[in-house]
Amino acid sequence: MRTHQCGELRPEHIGQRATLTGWVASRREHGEKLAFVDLRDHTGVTQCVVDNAVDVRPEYVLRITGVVAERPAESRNDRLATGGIELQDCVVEILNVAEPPPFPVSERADQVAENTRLQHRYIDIRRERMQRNLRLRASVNSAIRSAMESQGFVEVETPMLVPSTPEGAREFIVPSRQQPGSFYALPQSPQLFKQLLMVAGIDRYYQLARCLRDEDLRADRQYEFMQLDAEMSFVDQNDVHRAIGAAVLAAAAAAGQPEAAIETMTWHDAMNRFGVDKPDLRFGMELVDLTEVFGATEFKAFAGAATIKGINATGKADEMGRNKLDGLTDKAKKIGAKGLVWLKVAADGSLESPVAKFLSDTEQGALKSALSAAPGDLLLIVADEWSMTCEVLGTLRNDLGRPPVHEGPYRYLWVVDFPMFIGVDEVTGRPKPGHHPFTQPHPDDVEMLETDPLKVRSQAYDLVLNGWELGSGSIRIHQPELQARVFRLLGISDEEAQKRFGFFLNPFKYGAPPHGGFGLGIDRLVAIFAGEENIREVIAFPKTQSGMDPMTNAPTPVAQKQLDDLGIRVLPPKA
RNA sequence: GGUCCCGUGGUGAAGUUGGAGUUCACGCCGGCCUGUCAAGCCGGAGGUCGCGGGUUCGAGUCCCGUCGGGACCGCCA
Repeated sequence: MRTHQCGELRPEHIGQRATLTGWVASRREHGEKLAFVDLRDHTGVTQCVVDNAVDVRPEYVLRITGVVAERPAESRNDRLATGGIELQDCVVEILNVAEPPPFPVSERADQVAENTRLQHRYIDIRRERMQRNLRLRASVNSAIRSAMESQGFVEVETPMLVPSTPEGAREFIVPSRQQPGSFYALPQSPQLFKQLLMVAGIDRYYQLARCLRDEDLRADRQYEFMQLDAEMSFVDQNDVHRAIGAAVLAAAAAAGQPEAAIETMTWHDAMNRFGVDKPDLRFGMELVDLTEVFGATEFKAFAGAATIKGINATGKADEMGRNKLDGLTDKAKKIGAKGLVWLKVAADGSLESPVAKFLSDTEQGALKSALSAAPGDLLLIVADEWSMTCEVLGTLRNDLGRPPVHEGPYRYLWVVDFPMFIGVDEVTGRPKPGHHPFTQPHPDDVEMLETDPLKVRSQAYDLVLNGWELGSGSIRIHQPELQARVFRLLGISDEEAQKRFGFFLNPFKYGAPPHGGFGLGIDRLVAIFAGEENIREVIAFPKTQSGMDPMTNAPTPVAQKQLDDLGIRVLPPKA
């Protein structure tokens, strides 16, 4: 139907006959003897000159044949890649008419309510931004596939209808017609299957796997999302990092991103220095320990505190008025801190703060020195337990300093040595697993499992990019005895473990190799590469925050007959 | 489950102290126009101010509820 695409023609084609197909991006009529039609496809736009009246409207689908001609010097368009040429003596064939679109098919629609864009997603995707994002996503997927395969990974598909394992994220469940009253679950991840593939001798497995979790949606979370899911046998965690890192960096290269290295940091360092387990290393504002500075203080809020830390919001003193500072304090308290101390560094270097009078000159001097304070800076200090102090300041640091997603550089980070357990369940008194219960403890800490479980590090790790958690993984437990110990610690009896995970645990009796793996969130990775704050911008047909699709109206009620077949009765809505 | 923000012709916005569905830009329809490129000029049409209730002589505006959208907390082993 066509000889070229709309973004393809250049001065080198001058003199050739060309046939283009596409949509009318705009039409400019000058009486009955001259009209310009900008024809658009996913590759770009070409100006077509028509020497007669032509009744076309925006988004009409056309086939235009003409001769490629150089544009007169004064009418070149440098904003178009094809702006040096135009198609002349055009014959226009209308392949289809179109109603006016509900919003313009251009960058102007960036301002349109997202719901309207989603309702007419097929029009939204015609836009350059969405075309770019979806094609970027395809390139990333493709690069990841070849990177994995060149490292010996085998793509194996795993089922979408799986047994329910109620631990972890809430599952979507699917009723069984042949076994009324029984249900499948949609997989939160192929976790159990991929480990069984290691028992099965696949050695290196990967899959671009769709995962489903029935948890509330966010800018970086959808019910269904795509994961590079991988698992490797006979490896330690550095082997996994190398393999996944190679795939991520190959994806970055395919996305046209500059080369970058992947750093490594322990979980403890991440919390201690940045107050979060997914630090954004693009900016400083690190947490500085001030416990020593205020070791002998008479200021009651600080005296006797386990950990005192501060951050320097450089140059923020002027823009942070009383209202905003109160907002920060509220936020700190909401997280659980007793309070937040703020101090502004005045032009003469003195500290302005409601609490300055409680701090001795020595303390003020040491504080300024520790935080490298200069006039115009805003200093924020929290005194509390170590974890609370870190968490509060980490949150404020992100709020005050985090650059928008499209700003470089790219700072990839492995966060390692996560604690095996995060706190103690208030009800059961049992330690709560930080990752999943199949995670191998750090070999140096296995002895402390029963005696001091909260001190045990695990061989779990996250990959972080610019403050986004791209994914996580671990070296798994492959010895049944150690697995039993961990289950007992979590309060899961052998019998219960057998009941819930029997299909998964029993195979490990038949010669399970040491293994470990990773799951990498493709949507987030592509969003960052695309410079998008929101993963919906890199998903063709995403759901809204309440889990609905404005285009298809899913979810919808179903016919009573369908429910009858499944043995399901729907309760009336709660009053 | 919770906190905050938003909802006004097809689209995006403005709408002051409660005083006539008012305004602006784009789009749409008609006309004019031979070098435009988000063409230009002239004219025109287009509204359940998300929905329901309340206060009031009078509500886009104030109050309550509800629906929808977004950001976040909880949640996401």
